[in-house]
Amino acid sequence: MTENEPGETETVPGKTRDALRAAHLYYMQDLTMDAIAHELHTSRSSISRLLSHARASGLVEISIHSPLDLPSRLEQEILERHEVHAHVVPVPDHASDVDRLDRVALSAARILGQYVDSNQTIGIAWGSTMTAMSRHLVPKATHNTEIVQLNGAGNVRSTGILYASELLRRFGDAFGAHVQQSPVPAFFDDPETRRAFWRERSTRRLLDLQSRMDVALFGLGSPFAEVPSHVYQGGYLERADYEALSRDGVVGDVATVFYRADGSSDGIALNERATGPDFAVLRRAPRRVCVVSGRAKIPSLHGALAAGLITDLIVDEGAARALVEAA
Amino acid sequence: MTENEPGETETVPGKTRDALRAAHLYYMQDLTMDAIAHELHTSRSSISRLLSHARASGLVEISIHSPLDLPSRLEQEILERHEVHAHVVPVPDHASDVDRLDRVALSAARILGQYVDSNQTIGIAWGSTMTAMSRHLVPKATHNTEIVQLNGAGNVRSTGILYASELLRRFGDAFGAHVQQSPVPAFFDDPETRRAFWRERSTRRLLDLQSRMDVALFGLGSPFAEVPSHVYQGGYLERADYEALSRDGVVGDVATVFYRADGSSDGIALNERATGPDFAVLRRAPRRVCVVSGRAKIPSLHGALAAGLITDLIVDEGAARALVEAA
DNA sequence: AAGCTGCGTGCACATACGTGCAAGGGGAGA
DNA sequence: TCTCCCCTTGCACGTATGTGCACGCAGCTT
Repeated sequence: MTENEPGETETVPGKTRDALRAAHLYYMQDLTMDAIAHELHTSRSSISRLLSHARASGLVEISIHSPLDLPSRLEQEILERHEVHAHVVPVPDHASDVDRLDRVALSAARILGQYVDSNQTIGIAWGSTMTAMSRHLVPKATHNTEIVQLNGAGNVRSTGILYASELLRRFGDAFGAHVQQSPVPAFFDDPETRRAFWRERSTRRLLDLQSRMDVALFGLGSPFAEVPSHVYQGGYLERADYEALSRDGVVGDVATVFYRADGSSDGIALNERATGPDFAVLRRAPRRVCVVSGRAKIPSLHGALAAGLITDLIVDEGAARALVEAA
Repeated sequence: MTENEPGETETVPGKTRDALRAAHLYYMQDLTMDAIAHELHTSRSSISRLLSHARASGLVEISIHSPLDLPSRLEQEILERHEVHAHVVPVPDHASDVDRLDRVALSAARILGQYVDSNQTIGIAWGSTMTAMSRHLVPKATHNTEIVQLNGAGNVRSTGILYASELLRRFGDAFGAHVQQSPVPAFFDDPETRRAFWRERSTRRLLDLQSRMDVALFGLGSPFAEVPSHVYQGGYLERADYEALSRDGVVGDVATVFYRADGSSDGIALNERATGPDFAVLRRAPRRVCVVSGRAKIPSLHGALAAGLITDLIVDEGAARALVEAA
C-alpha cells in the first residue's frame, strides 16, 4: 500500500490514494480484487474494503442514465400533469411501508448529489424521511455550502428519528458544509412565543438563510393517513389540535406548516405556532425536492403539488402510479 | 420480465426497460441479483447478464472523481510542464507492452465519453491503439455527431489491426454518429497522386470535416523504437523510406505525419505522401486527445508535445513517470 | 410444412466477493 | 516509558456473481 511521507501522520490521503488506484483498476480496467491486491501488496479483503470505502465516500460514482427517448411513462406523465420532475423508485407492490421508505430514502440519498453543489444554501426539514436518508448519504466535496434547518424538532423517539442536530450534522459532513441549526421545538405552544423568538437576532439570521435557499429538501407529513400517526404522536400536538386540523380540512404538512387539499393554507390556526418557513418563503427556493413513499401520503402529496411547493419529486413506484391514476 | 406491447415485435425497448429497472435495484438500492430476479420474475443469471448489458451499453455509468485537492502528482506535473491534461492509467511496472496497451486502451475507451458530445465532429486516426480502444467503447447517445477518419489505412494484419472501416464503424455505433471514411492507403507512392486525390471533391468534403474537428483522437507512431516495428511492417514504407526518416531525425508520427524531437516537421519528404492532416489543420481542433502506452514511445511523445499536437493525454503510469523524469 | 438458425433462458459449477473474528501495530495519555 | 485503546489487517467461511452448456422458442428459408 502507499506509504505516507515520513513524518506525515495523517493516514487519510494515503488511504484515498490507494482507494483511487484500486477503483481505477477495478472499475476502469476490470481487474479482479485478487489481482489488485497483488499489485498493491495487500490482501484481497483489504481491497474489498477499500472499494467499499471508495464507493461510500463518493470517490466512485455510479449513475444511471435513461436513454432520453424512453423516460419512464410515470415520470413523463407526472411532468406533464404537475410540472414536476419525478424520479420514480422501483419498489415491488408487496413491500411493506417500512421497506418502501427505506428503499426510497436510499435511492434519494444517492440521487441527492445531483442537486447539491458549491456556494449553495440548502434547507433541510426534520422528520422520518430525512432521517432515513441521512443514513445513506454519499459524500460530495463542496465549498462554501450552508445547510439550514427548516423546522424545529423534538426528541428521539421509538421510530428512530434522530435529534435534529445529529441529522443535520450528517448532511453537513457529507457535503463538507457549515450547518445552521434551529433550537426550537416542532411547534410552539403559544403563537406569541413564536413571534418573540422570531424577533431574536439569532433567529433572524436563520430566517434570512431560509429566505435565500437554493435547494429545499423535505418529506411530507400526513396527519390523518397513518393509524396511529407516528410523527404526530410525539406529544407536540394535542387532541384538540387534531380536531382543529380536521375541521380545517388539512391533508398534510411540509416542515410543520399545514395545507389543505387545494393547496391553500390560509386561516389554519396551528400554522401560527409552526416553526417551518411560510410557503411564500419556501417557494423562493428554485429547487424544492420532495421525497415521498407510500400510497398513504397521496392526499398529502396532491395538496403539496397544488400548493406549488415541489419542483422535484422522488417517489416510490406505487405512489407514483396512484398519483397518476387519480386523474 | 416486461412484456412488449402486443404487436410490438421490437424487443429492444423492453430489454432496456428491464435493464434500467434492474440497474436501479442493484446500484441504487443494493438488492442482490437474486432479489431482483424475484422481482422481475426471471432467473438470477438473466439478471447478471442484464446488468452486464446495462453497463456495457452505457445505461449505467461508473465514474471516478479524484478529490480536487489531490490529483495524482504525475498529472499535476505533466500539466505544469506541458500544459496538457493527463489521465494516468495505473499499470504495474512488470506488465508486458501488450498488457499495457490493452489496459490503457480499456481505460481510455471508458474515459472517452467525457470528450464526446452532440453536434461535434470527431477525428479518429487509424492504428493499433485505436483498434484496441474500439473493442471497449461504452456507447453514449449523441445527436448530429460526425466521425471522420484522419488517415488512410491498409489491411488486416497479424497483430489484429482492423480494417479502418470496421474501426470507424465501432466508434460510429457507440455514439450513434455518422461516419465519414477515407478510401486511401496509409501512404501514397507518389506525392503527385496525393495532390491529385486531394483535389477530388469527395476528398475535399473529408478534408473540410477534418478542418472543423472538435475532437481529434489518435495514438502515436514511433518508427524506430520497436524492434521490429509492427505498424511500419505492413509494407507501406520501404527500407529507403526508413533511411530517409532516420536521416531527417524523425522520432514519431501522428496519423502518418512525421515529426522530429523538437516538434518540427518541415522538410520531411515522406510527409508529402502522407494521408493524415497537416499539423496546422490538426491543431485547429480544440481538443486533441492522445493515447499512449509504453516507455518505448517516450521520444515520440516528447516530439508530439513539442509540436503542440496534444491537449489531453491518456498514458500509462510508467510512461508518465518517464516523461516527468526526463526533465 | 419441415428444417434451420440465432437468440434468450435456466441450470450447475467455478470463481469472486463480503464479513465476523482474532491478532498485530501505532499513538495518546498516564 | 509503559499501557491501553482503537484502528487496521489477513484468514476463513458462507454467500453472491459470472459463464459454459443444453434446451426451447421464434422467425426465416427451402
